Amino acid sequence: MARTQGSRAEITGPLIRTHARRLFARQGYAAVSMRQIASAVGVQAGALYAYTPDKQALLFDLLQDHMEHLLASWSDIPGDPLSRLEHFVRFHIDTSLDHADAVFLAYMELRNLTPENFARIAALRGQYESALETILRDGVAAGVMRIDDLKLATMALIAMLTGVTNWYREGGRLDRRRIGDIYWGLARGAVGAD
Amino acid sequence: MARTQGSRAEITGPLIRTHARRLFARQGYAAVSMRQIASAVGVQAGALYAYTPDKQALLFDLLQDHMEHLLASWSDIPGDPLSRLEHFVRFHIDTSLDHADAVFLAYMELRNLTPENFARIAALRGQYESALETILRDGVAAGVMRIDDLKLATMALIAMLTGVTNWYREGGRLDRRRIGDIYWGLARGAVGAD
DNA sequence: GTCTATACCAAGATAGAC
DNA sequence: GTCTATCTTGGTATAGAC
Repeated sequence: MARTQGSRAEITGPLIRTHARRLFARQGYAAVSMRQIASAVGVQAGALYAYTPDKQALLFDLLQDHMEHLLASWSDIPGDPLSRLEHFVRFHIDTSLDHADAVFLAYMELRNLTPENFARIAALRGQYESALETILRDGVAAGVMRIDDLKLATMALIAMLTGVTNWYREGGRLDRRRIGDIYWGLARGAVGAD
Repeated sequence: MARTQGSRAEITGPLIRTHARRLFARQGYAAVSMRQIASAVGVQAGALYAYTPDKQALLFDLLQDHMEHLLASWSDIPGDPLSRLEHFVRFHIDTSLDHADAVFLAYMELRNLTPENFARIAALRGQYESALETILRDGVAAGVMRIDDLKLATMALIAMLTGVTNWYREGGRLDRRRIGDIYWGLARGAVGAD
């Protein structure tokens, strides 16, 4: 980044968010300095403050945008509960891989939010979890799933699916479709649908 | 902590480790200062350096001790693969709840280790994962489990079980035995053992 | 909008007295 | 082994020029 002066507001804003997201995810919010983000973007540290009032707001905005995007992207489908669960499983895995940095942030850096900011993100996450819980409840009611405890099954499935971000590497042994197949098999079994 | 002078090596060492573990788990390694740890222990920051050469070594020792304790505590049992899997599930959940801070650290703060330290902890974790993988392989060979992909099933189960630390609270709705029952049901289904 | 320069503070770590 | 005091570095954030 050899540039020394000039205005590029239309691209600097998104760049700051992208690099901050990546750095926060890889090293942790507290371990990343504003100088480091600025350096990745190609501006001086002071310039960041034209886009965010402070570092905390930057983190919160990233998390909030991710959760809102997640909720806006999700839509249940009509049909039987098992098809709807399969749809959720594939959606969650695809999203987790497409937005791996944001997903990782959203459940690792909640502790670095102020209490008010934490409460707002937690509420959004609760909404998302209840989307899955609803499917499981319907599955039990329809007699196509056997589940001892709805809340735990919901948390367990989400933890299992999100775990894909721990080992997935682009260009690895398995493609995404195949990964979805495998996890769907695990999830279907876990809810007693075999 | 009103004490101003004096030697208490026999208790200060363990106290430093306990408080560092708790603080690192709650706020993240990078967000915790040596002064903060010292304050929790009741000594001045300089005194910590009689016990650890630096902050990085303190983190590494906590992770290494946890992984070694985990591996030393685990022992497979003789018997059929399903009983062995049930034993693993209950062991993993009990351990995760007994040592919640260390478990959380061990998979969240790896990124704050130097490359050499990271490699050593990752190797220990690989050993632990292969304990589960062996059980699953035996279960498939014995025809009592149906698993599409051994590696993924191993990672998925561990992620699901470890997730218990995300929501468990002492004195909550469910006791540990019941939690173990529920997760065992989920795991048994996931490996196609119903 | 971005730069350079800097104020201000807290971090990790060390030295030497007790 | 612990304290007090301090060195040095690097952090967040701001001011004012361009």
